[in-house]
Amino acid sequence: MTRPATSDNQTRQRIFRAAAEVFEEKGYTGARMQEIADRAGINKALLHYYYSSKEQLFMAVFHVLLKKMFEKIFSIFSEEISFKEKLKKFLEEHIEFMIKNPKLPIFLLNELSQNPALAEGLKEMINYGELRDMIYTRHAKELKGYGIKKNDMPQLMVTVVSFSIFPFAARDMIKIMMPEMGDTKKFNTYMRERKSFASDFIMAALKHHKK
Amino acid sequence: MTRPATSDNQTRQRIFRAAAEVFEEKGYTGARMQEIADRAGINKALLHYYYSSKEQLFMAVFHVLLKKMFEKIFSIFSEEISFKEKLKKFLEEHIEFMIKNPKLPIFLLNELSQNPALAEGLKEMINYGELRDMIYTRHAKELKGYGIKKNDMPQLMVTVVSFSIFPFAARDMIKIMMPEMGDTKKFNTYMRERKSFASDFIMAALKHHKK
DNA sequence: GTCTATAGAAGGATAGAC
DNA sequence: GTCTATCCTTCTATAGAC
Repeated sequence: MTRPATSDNQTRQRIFRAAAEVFEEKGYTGARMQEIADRAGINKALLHYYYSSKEQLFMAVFHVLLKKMFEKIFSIFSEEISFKEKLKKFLEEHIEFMIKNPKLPIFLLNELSQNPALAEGLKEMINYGELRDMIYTRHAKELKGYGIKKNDMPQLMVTVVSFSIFPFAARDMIKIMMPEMGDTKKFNTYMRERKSFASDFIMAALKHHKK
Repeated sequence: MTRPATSDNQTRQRIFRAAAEVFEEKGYTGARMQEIADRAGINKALLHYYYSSKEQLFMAVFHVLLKKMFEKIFSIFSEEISFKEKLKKFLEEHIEFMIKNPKLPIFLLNELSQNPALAEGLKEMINYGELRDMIYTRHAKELKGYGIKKNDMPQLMVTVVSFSIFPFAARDMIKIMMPEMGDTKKFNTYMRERKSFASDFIMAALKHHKK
C-alpha cells in the first residue's frame, strides 16, 4: 500500500522492508502475509513467489535485525580505546541507534524467548575468543583500579547494556508509571539526557566501588 | 493434559492457570485455545462455557499478571523506610520474585507494546499522587545529599528497576553472549549475586555522584 | 514477474446430546 | 457441567492465466 507496484525490479527489497516492519510490530505469530503484501504494494501470490513461506521470510528478516543489533553493540565494544571512553561512546551511539529502532529490543527478545533455536544463526557470527577478550581481558587492569574483579565483569556488562536497552523494551510500562513522558518527543529527550546520566552514574559507581 | 478432569468444581481455576501458562509462554497471538484446554484437562467447548472468548480469557489473565508485577514493586517502594533500605529490600525481594516468574517481564512488555490499550485497566489501580510522592518527594532530602536532583529521579527509578528486570527480559540474549550461564541454575546464582552487586553499585554511584 | 481465484489447513466458536 | 461433532472465518499456500 506504501506505493503502487512499479515494474522495476526492487520488489524483493520492498517485500523485505514491509516484512521487517510488520514482523517488528506484530511478531511472528501476529504478522499476516496479507498485511506484508499490502504494505509492499503487491499481492500474496507474488509474495510467495519471492519467499516460499512465512517462516522463510521471517528467518531472513529476523537474522538481519538480530545482526543489526549485535553489530552495533560489538562494533563499539571492540574498539581499541579505554573502558571509560568506550562506555561514553557506547551510550552516545547506542541510544541514538535505539531511538531510530525503538521496537527492535522487545521484538528480538520476545521472538528469541519463544523460539530459542533462533539464536543458532548468531552463534556462528560470534567470535567467542574476541568476545571474552573484550569482556574479561582487555580492560582488566583499568577496571581492577576500580575494584572490579574479573568475576564482576558479567554483572558490569549486563548493567551497561541495560542502561540503553531497557527503557526501550519497557517503554510502555514507563508510559504508565510516568505519563509525563508519554509522547515520543519527550521520551527521546529523556533518553538523550540518559546518555550522560548513565555515563556519570557508572563512572561514579566504579570510582567508589568497594575494593 | 496435566491431570484428567475431576468432577470437583475447580474447573474454572484449572482453566485460568492453564491459560496463564500458555499465554505467558506463547503470547496472545501465539496461544491456542486447544492447548489451554489440553493443559486444563478439558476440551474446547467447556473452555468456551467458562470464558466466552479467547480475548476475554486473555484479559482476565493479563490483568492478574500485570497486577502481580506492579503490586510487588509498589508494595516495597511504598514502605516507610529510607531510600537505602528500600533499595536493598527491593533488589532482594524483587529478584527472588523474578526467579519464580522469569517469563513475566517479556510477556507483559511484549503484550503491552502490541496493544497499548491493555494499560487502561492498570491506570485505575495506580494512585498517581502516592506514586509521585514515592518517586519525587519522600526521598528528596536523602537523595539531595547524594547530589540527585528532583529532575534526575525518573532516571534513577528506571535504573533501579532495570537491575532486576532487564536480565530476565534479556535472558536469551545473555545466553548467547555468555554461554557459561546458559542453564537456569547458574543464571539464578548469577541473579542472586546481582542483589548485592546492584545495591553496592547504586549506592557507590550515589555517594560519588557529582553535585 | 505479476495477477485472480481457490485450495486446504488451522483455529475460534457454537449446537445439541447426555 | 461436560462432551462430540461441526460450523465458519481466517490465514497460508498454490494453480494457472497473462
